[in-house]
Amino acid sequence: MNDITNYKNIKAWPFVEAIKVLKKFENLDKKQTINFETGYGPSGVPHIGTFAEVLRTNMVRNALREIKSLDSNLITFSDDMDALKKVPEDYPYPDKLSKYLNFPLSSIPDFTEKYSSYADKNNSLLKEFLNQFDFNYQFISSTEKYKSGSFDKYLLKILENYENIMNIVLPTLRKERRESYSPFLPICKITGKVLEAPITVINKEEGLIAYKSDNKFIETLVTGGNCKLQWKVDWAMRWSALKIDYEMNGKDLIPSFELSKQIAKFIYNKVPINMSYELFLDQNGEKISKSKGNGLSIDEWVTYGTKESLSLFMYQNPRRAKKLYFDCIPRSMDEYKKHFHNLKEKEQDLFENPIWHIHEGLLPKSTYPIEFSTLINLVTALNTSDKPTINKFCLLYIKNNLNHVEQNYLEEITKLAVKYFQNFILPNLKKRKPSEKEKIIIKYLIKDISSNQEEINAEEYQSLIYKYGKEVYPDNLREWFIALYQILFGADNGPRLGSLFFLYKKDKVIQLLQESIE
RNA sequence: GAGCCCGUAGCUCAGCGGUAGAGCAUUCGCCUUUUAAGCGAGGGGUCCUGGGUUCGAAUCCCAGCGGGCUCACCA
Repeated sequence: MNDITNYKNIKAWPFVEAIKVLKKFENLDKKQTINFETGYGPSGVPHIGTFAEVLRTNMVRNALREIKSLDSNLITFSDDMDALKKVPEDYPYPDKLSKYLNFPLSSIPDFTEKYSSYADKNNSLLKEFLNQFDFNYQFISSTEKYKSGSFDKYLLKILENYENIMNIVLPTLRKERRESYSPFLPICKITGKVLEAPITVINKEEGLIAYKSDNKFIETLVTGGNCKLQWKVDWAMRWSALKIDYEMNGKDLIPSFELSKQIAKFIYNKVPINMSYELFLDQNGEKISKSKGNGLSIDEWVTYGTKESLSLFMYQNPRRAKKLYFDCIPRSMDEYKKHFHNLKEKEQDLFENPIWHIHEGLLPKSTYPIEFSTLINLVTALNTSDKPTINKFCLLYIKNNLNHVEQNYLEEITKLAVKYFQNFILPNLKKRKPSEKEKIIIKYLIKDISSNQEEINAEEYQSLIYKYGKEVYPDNLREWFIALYQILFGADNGPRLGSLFFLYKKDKVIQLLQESIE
């Protein structure tokens, strides 16, 4: 255990967490697997918060692996037997889905007919996201566990301690809810719905209870998937059943964690090491939620930023409330590059550098050769989605030859910058029509350019523009250039036109000018 | 009511025991036959307040003052 001491001064939170785990298992010398759990409710498409939880939990796992060679396991538990409470606002078939309210998510059909159930669809989406990031995880379906009988032993234990558990939970509930509360939610044998109804214990040893439906008492087993647990009890049960050693949760679940901890005392008393993180807020400091459409989704982030930049954002200060909105993306992209640079400068900070955590210790040799915000400025100034043009300007700017890997990185982030430009800059640009006078001048310009047999160089282009500009704006050439930017791009400024035209080459320049006067 | 977080440059934030930082904004200079997306330099801060610990506190502890979020239905 001496090896912990080498790591205990590391301030990076994944190491601090990993050391919490190791301290707890200090006295166990036998070989053992450390289980990390993350929970997911597949009532809708995966939320960026769910994703953050998996990512961060995985970072703790990496840090642990670095300190000590132990087997570990990252469990992604999907609570897919949970009842559908309401139809998500963005769901494409609300009428069809609304017929399945209170059914277990895993027993609702998928109306897109691509998946075996509603839950399976959302589970698959989650797995897709996680696979994109190459996580190594074990997906567990709640429904499968309940139905296979894996949870039976624990369900019987809960029934055995039924009164004890009721005594813990009831004082935390309001009067009305106390009447209907039960740790066991029977799956109705007639309707198939998850019932929130009081139960009567019939036989603890056999696992028999009874619930009331249509004024009749119906007996059922708590085992074999005939009942599901109410979620706080469910959570506590999982800790024992899946031997969970570590789990983090949002701060909204702190009271629930405390309660589940109490409940766990009556289910083999397994309680994981826990960390709570702050929730993400939108630009105005409000909680992000899908129904409001504020904040960002995973898809939106990876449209405009790299996966690494998203990981970096998630890594930073999980205990601090962070605003998650659009501007975070370019900022995070630039920060990634900065941290990468720091890593190469001072190696002793390896474990405190986010890059180590983002890449699970397998450090890349290089990264993109230009700051993302600079690239966006460049694309905005160039006013084009044409990647070869952007690439050429980047090379002019970088003043260095790029190796093959850097060139690939540049192409990757150029795609992102172009998307950003097309969706946020371009729609706000309005090209204006040239005045009659300007039209005539542009025609002269076209004629002059096309009369050249050979390609024209940047300086010659600049001179041509200058020459004709003097005819319309003899006193203030600046206005001529502004006019050209407005007519050609819909902006008040841009790159040096001579250089741009040279990169575009004659045919494209003529086409551009021609279009502006039509 | 309880819990969690925040208060550092005009704005957004990083730093979290050892000379107060970044980006944007601002000011000035340079380059370019226009503008700059460029380069360089500068200005700007009782690090919310008051105690304590320490040789030393923006940083740790306590108390207060502001601001925000979450929970007390469901998950």
